[in-house]
Amino acid sequence: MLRTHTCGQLSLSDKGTRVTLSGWVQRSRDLGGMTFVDLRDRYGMTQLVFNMETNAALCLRARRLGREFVISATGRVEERSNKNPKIPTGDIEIIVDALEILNESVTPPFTIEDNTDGGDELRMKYRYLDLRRNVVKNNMELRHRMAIETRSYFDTLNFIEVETPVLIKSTPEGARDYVVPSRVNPGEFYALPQSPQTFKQLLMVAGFDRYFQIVKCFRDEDLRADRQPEFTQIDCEMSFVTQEDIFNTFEGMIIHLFDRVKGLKIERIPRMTYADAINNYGSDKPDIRFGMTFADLNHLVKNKGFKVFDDAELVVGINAPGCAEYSRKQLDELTDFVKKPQTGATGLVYVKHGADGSLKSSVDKFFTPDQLAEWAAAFGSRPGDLMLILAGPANKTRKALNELRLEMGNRLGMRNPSVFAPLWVYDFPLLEWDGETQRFYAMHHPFTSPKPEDIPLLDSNPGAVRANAYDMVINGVEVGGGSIRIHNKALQHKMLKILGFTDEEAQAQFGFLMNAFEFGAPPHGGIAFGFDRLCSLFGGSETIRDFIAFPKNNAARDVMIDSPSAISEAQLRELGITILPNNK
RNA sequence: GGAUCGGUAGUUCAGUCGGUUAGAAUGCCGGCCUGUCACGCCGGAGGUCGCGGGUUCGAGUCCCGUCCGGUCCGCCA
Repeated sequence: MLRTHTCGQLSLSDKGTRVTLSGWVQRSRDLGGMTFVDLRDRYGMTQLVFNMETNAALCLRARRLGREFVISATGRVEERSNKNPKIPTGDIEIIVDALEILNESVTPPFTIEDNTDGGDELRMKYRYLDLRRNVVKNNMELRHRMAIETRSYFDTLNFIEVETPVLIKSTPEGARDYVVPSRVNPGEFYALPQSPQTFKQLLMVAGFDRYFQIVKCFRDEDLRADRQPEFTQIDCEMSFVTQEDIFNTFEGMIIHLFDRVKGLKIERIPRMTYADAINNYGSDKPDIRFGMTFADLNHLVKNKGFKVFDDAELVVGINAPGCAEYSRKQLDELTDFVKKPQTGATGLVYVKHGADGSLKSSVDKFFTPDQLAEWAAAFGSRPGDLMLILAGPANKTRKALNELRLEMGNRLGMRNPSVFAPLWVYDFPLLEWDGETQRFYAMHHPFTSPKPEDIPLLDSNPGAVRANAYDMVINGVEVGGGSIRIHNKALQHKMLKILGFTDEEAQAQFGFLMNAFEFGAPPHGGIAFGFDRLCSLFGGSETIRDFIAFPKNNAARDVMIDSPSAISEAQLRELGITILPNNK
């Protein structure tokens, strides 16, 4: 037998028992007369003892064990004379009488420890070694727990998990598809799903009124710390529901996960319209762990001789509590921050609200103390605070102020990763105008239904139509999004037309869906959660890579297996594919 | 497509204004040590300073290009 117990389970109550443990050599300590070996497996660590006096031959063999050797050791559980309170098995040790080396190991390129000396690149190349480390292993266990609890929640509510195909059809809308050539159908391609969207809607037509799936999705777009080319969604759809039913069912899921996985009780999840999110936070995914909401100053600052404000479409600011004593250097840092190309503001105006109630601004030349006092009132600013104001085009300025608000939140320690503030954002616009291509794009996707009261606007003012669409946001991270769908062929057809599809294109791309709508499609809606993001959020990390067993790097490459890679001439010929020369 | 930070020993990093033989820690190898658990002590090996070009009497250091990695913007219905 290779093992009778794991390395994490023995304690004083097992004293005297003869056991066999198998695992990896974490470290050995050769003291001359005796040698200690820390044996590690997925469950913990147990100390093995070898003694020159009692068994010299075995002790000499133990001295030769290197890091990460795989061994099996048999012996008696004994109480330690020097206990180690730092590990769960620290009260006992194994007096080994038989040792088998199951496999040797070369010296690993980095230490297999919680605080490893390995950098990211190396850890990704040797991910199977990285996964031996507790931190990464714990993330995988968290992910497993999240998946189990998700399935258990949906199962109790009569949801059915159905697998949808991975080889599907490429569509022009939305993200770029990963495509797969078909040998059997030369010159034709499948696409990997960006989401199982149309299939889950067809499942609704099929009468599976409560569906979910934990499913891989694929998008051939550039990566980020929170974006991978293949990622996992909790994909959900329900029939005969209103938006209110969706909110209740799926905030129930989030509440269940916080309770069962984190032991956190959350009563209900607040809601905010898209318009309020944009006006008060400059973002459709506001972090509501802290305040510092926007104050619009347009009505107070115009025509006072300050050209920057007079020319601006929007003058808007935030009040940073307790920052009145910021130094020149700190204010310059903030100015540089908002002027970065990525943030895009042209300058930063500040007003220091002194502890004595005085108001000192960078624009004192243009505004009287009384006028500054009006600003302070608009901000709800109190003595000791610092008002930070940006001006410019409305959208761009709100976006920049959102960045500044988050930066101030970080500086003031208001974004504690162990505090969770979930939020529903709803009433998104249905369409987004793109100036470059001179057409509307679906903000969510083309199957999203407009709010019934806004349907008349579809012809007169499409940009003003609101959708029955909603996102779930936690701590400023978009973790899920969905909508009540269109279930009527005529409306779906009209929607595609607004998006610039000809009748023929609409029929070719989405005819299968619209045809299905003719056969008694029930009203339906749903949501999809980013499972990787949810896991990283629960794990207190901003990068989802830590929660994916074998992630891809910044350039969408797997550095461990070195993919993607070229394929052989023979394979290309069989698929009828020619690679064009790279014209750089 | 763009911005920005980084690449020096197996690993993580330092390396000043361009100037002698490129350092530290850790890991690795050898020796000593009977209660260690980041064991300790003594000794040793280990370098294409990412790559290519340029400036200079002289380049890890400055310049140009390029490759690789991280973060962000665009993009992500």
